[in-house]
Amino acid sequence: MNELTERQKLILTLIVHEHTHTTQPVGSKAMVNKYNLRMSSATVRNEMAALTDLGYLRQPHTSAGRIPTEEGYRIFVSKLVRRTNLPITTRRTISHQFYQSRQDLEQWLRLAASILANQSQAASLVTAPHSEKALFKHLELIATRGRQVLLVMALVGGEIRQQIFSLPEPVSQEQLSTIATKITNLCQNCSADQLVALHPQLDPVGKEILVVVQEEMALSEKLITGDIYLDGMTNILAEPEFAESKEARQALKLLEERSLLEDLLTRTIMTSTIGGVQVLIGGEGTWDELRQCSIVLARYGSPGALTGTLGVLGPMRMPYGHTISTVRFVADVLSDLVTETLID
Amino acid sequence: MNELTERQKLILTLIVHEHTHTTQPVGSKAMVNKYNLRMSSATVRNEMAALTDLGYLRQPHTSAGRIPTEEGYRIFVSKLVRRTNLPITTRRTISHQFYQSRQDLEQWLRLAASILANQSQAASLVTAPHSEKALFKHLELIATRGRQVLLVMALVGGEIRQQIFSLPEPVSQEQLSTIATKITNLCQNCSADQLVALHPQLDPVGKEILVVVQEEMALSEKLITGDIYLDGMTNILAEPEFAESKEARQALKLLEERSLLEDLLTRTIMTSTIGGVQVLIGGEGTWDELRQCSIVLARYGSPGALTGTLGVLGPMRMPYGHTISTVRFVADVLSDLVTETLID
DNA sequence: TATTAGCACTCTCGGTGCGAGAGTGCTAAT
DNA sequence: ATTAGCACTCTCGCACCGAGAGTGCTAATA
Repeated sequence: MNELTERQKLILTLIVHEHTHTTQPVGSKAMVNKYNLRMSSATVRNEMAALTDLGYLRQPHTSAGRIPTEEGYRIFVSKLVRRTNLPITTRRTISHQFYQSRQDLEQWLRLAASILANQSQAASLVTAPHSEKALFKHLELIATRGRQVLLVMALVGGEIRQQIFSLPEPVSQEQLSTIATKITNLCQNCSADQLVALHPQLDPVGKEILVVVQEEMALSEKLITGDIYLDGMTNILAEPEFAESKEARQALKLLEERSLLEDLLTRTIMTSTIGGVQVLIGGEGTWDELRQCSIVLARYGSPGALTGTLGVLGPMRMPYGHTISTVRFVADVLSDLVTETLID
Repeated sequence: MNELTERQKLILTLIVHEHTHTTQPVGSKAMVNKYNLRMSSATVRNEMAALTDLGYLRQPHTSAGRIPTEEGYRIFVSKLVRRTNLPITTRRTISHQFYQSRQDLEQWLRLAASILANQSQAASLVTAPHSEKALFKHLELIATRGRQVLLVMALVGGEIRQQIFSLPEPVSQEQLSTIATKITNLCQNCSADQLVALHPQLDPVGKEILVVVQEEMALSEKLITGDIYLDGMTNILAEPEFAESKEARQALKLLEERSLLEDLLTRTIMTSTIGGVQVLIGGEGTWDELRQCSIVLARYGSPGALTGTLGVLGPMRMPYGHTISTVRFVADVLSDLVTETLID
């Protein structure tokens, strides 16, 4: 695999580069001209043939130029792409947008999705961050009409969960407040399992409520709990490979169907660490909808406390260098913001 | 305008019906055959010519069949479409899905979007309901790291707002709780403006907090505050008029860009009442992105308390009867649910 | 007077044929 | 090991043609 000669690497790199720009298969002669290569087109042709045999290039049809295969892109991303940094002015613009916006997680996530989409001219997604382990912090109960109670709970890390439920019979706001305070004091930093041990110390109403608390905490431990912010879906409709919307449909379905998306994120992102960027090329044999697409993902947040996932979905023919730096940078900025406003 | 003869109405109706099914221009002869009309194709041709002069039909090119114009659809929707009811089994299936799901507003809204999308095979949107006038109900303050405070506030109606902010100096949880209780008692059912009058009764920290409360209440009065749930965007990519994704892009951009969407909803929905269904055909001259689309919208919720908007966006060639009934029905179900769990 | 049969005309659509252009693979020369 | 040269292949755009579907108009009909 790694037995590519320097010249082969150069040619593969150039083909990837050229093809991402032109969308067209790239031919030997045109390439020699455009990049002033110090070899003849015949030489390039020979190398191309070799790279084709290795499975890194292919021809849409006999006597057309070459385009990279999935494998080709994969080796390009893993070995050949230069780790570019975003230009300082771009970085500043992005940071600026975050810091001048209201201090509000939702805004930030929306903004992150929007920036990713615009910078990469592709579709983007950002999941709300949440803690892998739900730890209780604060409970509030608000009486409403009749037996209905509005439960608002804060978890360590700052996640807020709310739920409406009914008690067997009406309870006054005072009583509710007392119970809430008691549970708040009793359960500080408890995980969902630890709550069970506290049942005996509570009256019947308290027990009832504790069950709801437990349910909510359990729910919050699912990998993707909260909202998912999407943006830039129309960007990928602009790409020529998706000119016929049939193709685009598949890709967008993945973003639209939450279950598919959750599956994708769960399976891929677990292996990744904060700061690392993962690139999925062409569905990796698993996701048929992505046969023509690539995904660039990163985790962000405060490891151990609040973490989320963000990334970009675009055509396989994608400026990987730029996209990867963008995703990394936005993840870093968002990590800082989340960490700064972390609640413990 | 209303001078259409019965026969003209019949023909217009049939053309709309046929065209929504076949996507093709419909010709006189084919129509006579298919519907066993008791007149000759020549007669139909004459009537078609008349309807074309009136602006209700047009030909894609000379010597092609006719298709309805925007005006044609408009008159069809306002005068000719039969108010069909959803079949009882469908209605039951839909209700069932709502009532068996967890009692959780977010789930309901997501479900509503999903049902609308599937039933109409088009794109759907549902905005979270909120009160036109924000009235204070309950405040909770939770101390976090350093000077940061997590503010959780409930409004009358059950809307929850949260915000993190910093106080000039650290304040203990006890103090915060005291302040929260005080403000909660003091401000019951107050609107944002009324809060100003209460400033004198509070200590400096309390004032600081009251300002944040006010800000949040003001924010919550914007027409579209919360989330917008979208679904079925891939459905419209399946429609033949959007086979070339360039067309689809415009329509989807409207859904993706929140500002456009808010503008659209603000301008159209204000005039509508709960239970009424509004139909926007072909952008109505105002929204260029919608030239090929129609939108069916309804308000839902509990008038005066919590209200939201839901609807469907699809190609202009749309089964209006079915779509309108679906939108109406889902709006009704959701209204019931919201009203039942209303908090006051 | 309203309807209809008949006819000439128009326009799209699918299929076919052709030439230009771009690219390849192979062989022989450097 | 590289390259020049050449024969070959395949796509793409364009023009052309005939079938099919539909129209508008006129004259005949009930």
